[in-house]
Amino acid sequence: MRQHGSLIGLQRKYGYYETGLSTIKQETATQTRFSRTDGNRRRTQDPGEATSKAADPANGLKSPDQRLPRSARLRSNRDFQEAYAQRRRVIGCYMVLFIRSGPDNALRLGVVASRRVGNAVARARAKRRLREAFRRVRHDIRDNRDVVLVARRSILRACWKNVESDLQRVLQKAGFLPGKRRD
RNA sequence: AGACGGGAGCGAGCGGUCGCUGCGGCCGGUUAAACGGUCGUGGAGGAAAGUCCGGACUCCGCAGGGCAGGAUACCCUCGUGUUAAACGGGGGAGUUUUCCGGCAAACGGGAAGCAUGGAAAGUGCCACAGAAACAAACCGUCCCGCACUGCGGGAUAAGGGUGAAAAGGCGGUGUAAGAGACCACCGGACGUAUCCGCAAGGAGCGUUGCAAGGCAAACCCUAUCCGGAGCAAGAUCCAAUAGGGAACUGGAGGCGGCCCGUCUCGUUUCGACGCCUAACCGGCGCCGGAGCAGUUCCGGGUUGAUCGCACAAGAUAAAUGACCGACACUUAAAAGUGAAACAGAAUCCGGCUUAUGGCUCCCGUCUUCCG
RNA sequence: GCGCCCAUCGUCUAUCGGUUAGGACAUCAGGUUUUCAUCCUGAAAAGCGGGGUUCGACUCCCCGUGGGCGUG
Repeated sequence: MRQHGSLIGLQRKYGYYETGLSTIKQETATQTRFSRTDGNRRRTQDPGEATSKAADPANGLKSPDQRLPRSARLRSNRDFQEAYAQRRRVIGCYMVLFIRSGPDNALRLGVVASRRVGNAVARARAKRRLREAFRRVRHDIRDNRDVVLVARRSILRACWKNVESDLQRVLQKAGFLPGKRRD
């Protein structure tokens, strides 16, 4: 779990400090980072060998599954109504989290943006940001209860890092993520 | 050259990483699918918006006709379009407003606008003001009488005043004063075997002194057209439960008819009852009708699913995204901002309207400079 | 998505094409009261926006804006 978390943090840093990173900060997390870049390069070069990525011994387990296919989404009105009826919710700055637990739990996501958020463009944007933020943290969650995220209006003007940290804080309060994150 | 306004067009580039989704190929998987992997390929707009008009399409209704209700309304031509409905461009006619010329009116010219059939088919309305709003004498002018500067009767629509609108306008003749009463010019109305124009219409000619206004985006009349609802239309599949129909089976019960017995009182009618049994049962007859349980089938179609639904977008709590780089701008730097505005498909198509940063082009107005 | 309705003072509402757009509650000022409430008097306060028809538009017509309702 902790490995995944550090990997996310590194991934963020990786974007920001790309130029000066390669030589200096090698010592601690060298192995994973190296293998990732190596894997990426290899994938772009040779698509045929990318199928063997799962068998790569260095980072096979730690390669984050960031996918969020449609089967991992809440898709029926009944599921949403059950989530609201169970009345377990956590309120964040940019979103409200509802938890739904039932026999068909699969850590599925439902995204809601009401008309109070704005017009159709704003609602679509809010839903995309929530979906994207959840997609990035989904592989860290060991729970399997379903989740409904309701967008608040402030998410439109928020910067992306704040949205991510707000989602993490909300998930910690709900018990989906371990309490203290270290990086 | 700049600013402002209007119109038309374009409406956003490159590379990388992580993701979503449709289709196709291959591989895995499966009875077949679902599903997974990989490769290729596609993935928001000029308005997708508003829902203001239409059409395709679907279901319901439909013997024929009428009423009610609704829509449209000058002419020619071209274009888009499913050659449908509508819409747009150009030209013309008419008309309204405004500007210029004109003493003024008429008229001529320019610009802008017009949902532009009909006002002698009928009804209605035209507030206030004004004497009078479709019928008229308040002031004024003139005449006559009384009378002595006022009253009464009459003539008069030139002038004043009111109003959005008051007998077509200017000039003249004429008159008691006036008046199309009469005349010239202009205008109007009506008619047209003429001329021009495809036509709307215009010109000319003739008649008429011009008894009559406006509103039909008031009712209405004329002509043409319109059945209703809408993809949440509609079609298909269908678990469980309840209810509906049909068939079969089951056990018992019930109903009616006749007969028997008992009861009340001698008989008859009527009525009630049918002891005794673990339970049912007086006897005979009839299942005509109704109902119960079980099984099977049919019908209905709630939850849900699929189709409708897309010949290069095609979802169904609804994909088209997030991050980074290079680059550009601001800043001393750190750092920040960024492909920008309006805004995101939901059956499809055409039109209209509205919103819109930036760039390009065109038109108009104003300012500055030069000639 | 589709279909439909509405818009008038701060709020709720009237209004036959002719007004200074009426009423109630609320607000403000004055009066009454020892004071407050009640009561009395007075004031301020509105036609969703843009066009068109008309002599004249809240009213009639068109286009937009903003609300609301129904429908599986």
